[in-house]
Parts: sequence; C-alpha cells; structure tokens
Amino acid sequence: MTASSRSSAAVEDYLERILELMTTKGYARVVDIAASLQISQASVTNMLQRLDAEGFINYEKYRGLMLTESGEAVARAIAQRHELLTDFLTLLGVPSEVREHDIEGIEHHMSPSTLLAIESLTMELKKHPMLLKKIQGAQKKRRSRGPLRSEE
Amino acid sequence: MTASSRSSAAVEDYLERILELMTTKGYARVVDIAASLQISQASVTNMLQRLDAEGFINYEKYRGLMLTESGEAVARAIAQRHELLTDFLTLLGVPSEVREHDIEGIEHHMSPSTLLAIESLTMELKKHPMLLKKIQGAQKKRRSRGPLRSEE
DNA sequence: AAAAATAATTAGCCTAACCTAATTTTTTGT
DNA sequence: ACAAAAAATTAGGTTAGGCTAATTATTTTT
Ligand SMILES: [Mn+2]
Ligand SMILES: [Mn+2]
Ligand SMILES: [Mn+2]
Ligand SMILES: [Mn+2]
Repeated sequence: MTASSRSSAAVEDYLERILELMTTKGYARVVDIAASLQISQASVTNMLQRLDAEGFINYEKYRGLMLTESGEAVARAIAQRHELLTDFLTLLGVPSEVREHDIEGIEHHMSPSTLLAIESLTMELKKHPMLLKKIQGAQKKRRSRGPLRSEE
Repeated sequence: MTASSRSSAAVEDYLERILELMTTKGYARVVDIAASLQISQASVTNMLQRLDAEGFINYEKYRGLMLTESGEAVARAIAQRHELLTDFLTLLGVPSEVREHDIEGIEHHMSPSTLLAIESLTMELKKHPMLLKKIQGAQKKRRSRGPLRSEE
C-alpha cells in the first residue's frame, strides 16, 4: 500500500480481467485486454500506464506487463468478490447473461459487511434446496403473471 | 417515453431524491436537493435543466419544479427498488450506514430479473426467522475471527 | 532481408458530472 | 419600499474514462 487507496470501478475491471487473462492464456497483451473488455487499444494503453504508476502492474512500453504483488492481491480479491456474487445469483436462478451483466456493475459497490452477509446467506441457502426451489418457483409465477408495475 | 430511454445513475439519484423531498416536505427546491445530495446548487440547476429537457420534470427558471407523470412513475420505481434492497439487507443484518451506502451504488445496476429473484428470496426469508438467526450468527463469528484475507 | 501484417503508442477530442466564483432573481425583515 | 439575505443561474473550469486517426514498433511471412 504505497499511496492512493480507493480504486475506481474501471481500475477494478481492468485488474480483474488482466488476472483472468494471465490465468487462462498465460499473458495479457493490450490487444487481448481491449478485446476482452470491448474497449479500444488506445484506452487500454492509457489505463496500463496508470496502473503502472499506481503500482498495480509493472509495465514496459511495447514489452508487456506483469501484475505486481500488490496488484495481484487486489485482483484476486476482486475476482473472489465476483465469484461470490455469481454463486449467490446462480443459486437464486438469475439467468446467466443478465446475472453477469448485473454483477459487473454491482461488484464495485459492496462493502465487506455486505459481502460477508451474502456469503453467510449463500452458505446457508446451499443447505436448503427446498427453499431454493420455492424461491425459483415464485419468480416464474410472478414473471408470467404481471410483467412489471401495478398493485397500488 | 419521448426519446432516450436508459437513465444514468446520477439521473436516478436525482429523481429519487426529488420524489422523497416532495413527499416529506411538499416541495423540492434547488437548495434542498443540493443539501440532500451534498452537491453544489450549480450542479443541481444544471441537472434540473436536463431532467426538464428529458421530460422527467417541468421546470421553470427560478420558479421551481414538478415531476411529470412519467418522471414520477420512474421515481417511484427507483424508490421501490431501493426499498426492496433495504428490506433485504436489513434482514441479513447489515449495519444501516454501510447498508444505505452500498445500496446507493448497487441499485443502479440491477435488472428486473435480479430484483425479482431478490424479492422472492426476501419474502421467503421472512418466513424463516431461525434461518436468519443462523446467518447473522455466522457473520459475527467470521467477523471476530479473521478480519480479512488468508485461508489459501 | 524486405514487405506486410499486427500490435502498441501518441495526439487530440468528447461527454458526464461534478466544482467555484460571479451574477441575477426572489424573498424577507425593517 | 428598500436593503439585506437567500436562492438560483451562468460562466468557466476539472477529471475520469472513453473514442478515432495517425504514427511507431514488433512480429510474421514471403
Ligand atoms: Mn465490474
Ligand atoms: Mn467482475
Ligand atoms: Mn443511488
Ligand atoms: Mn437510492
């Protein structure tokens, strides 16, 4: 922890994706990150310079990047948070595309307290499959009956 | 629904707060909105012009504003979404300050599917107080034992 | 060893949301 | 009715995080 402290949503998304690319492909070039985040290469270059300046990666022009110790730790925490949320919403039966889209947004706004609560809840729900069935059933019903609004 | 369609987080927060002020105080002046959102009056004026242009409010310079039919409908939906999340996280025992802070962020990133799932879950959880006790208990334990990290 | 293709960088713009300072309008107190 | 205070607006920034087009560096193909 050298300086700043609070990371933006964008920084978190970059770090998360870099770690994922490193893990799955073994490297994370500008062009890979750009494709994966659906962002221009120019924007990626720009952010990499910033991540380097903030000590999350070691970055050498044209030569590539490595996560620093600190950067990797942060990235792993971000990935874990994302996984917990995936776990939770999957359990509830949220369809995977919308689920992942929502998680990409909400993950940046969850404090440790809230995450802990959801973790406890997730663990408990896994022990009660009947309850989960009921919850999923309730959704189907309400989805088919009224699409939105009303009841006031 | 005149034109654009997707509202930003900022727009949603303004509409939500305007409705709340209207409800609790009977009016929402620039100065009230500014104080409530902790934002400068200049920024509020700016946003009000935009909300008027987008058809969410009727706004007359120096004279005040009213939510349009459409603006009020949107604001009510936003408020309801916020309430659902408050209900849910309260049930889980997330402390109120952190809870409200988190909700202010995440509420803008939840699709109808996810909200429906959480609504079903919340209803079900309310029927099982023992389960809630267990969840809250689990959090206390993990909070006191390891503050963060480790276990790998 | 070139030439061509691919990857990366730089330069210059853009927009959303904020801000402060200055100005104008409205409301309030005497 | 007028001065003072409060509220609102305008003018002119700033910052984050995107973009495209042009340029430069690296890698691959012939
Ligand atoms: Mn994300
Ligand atoms: Mn994520
Ligand atoms: Mn909010
Ligand atoms: Mn809210």
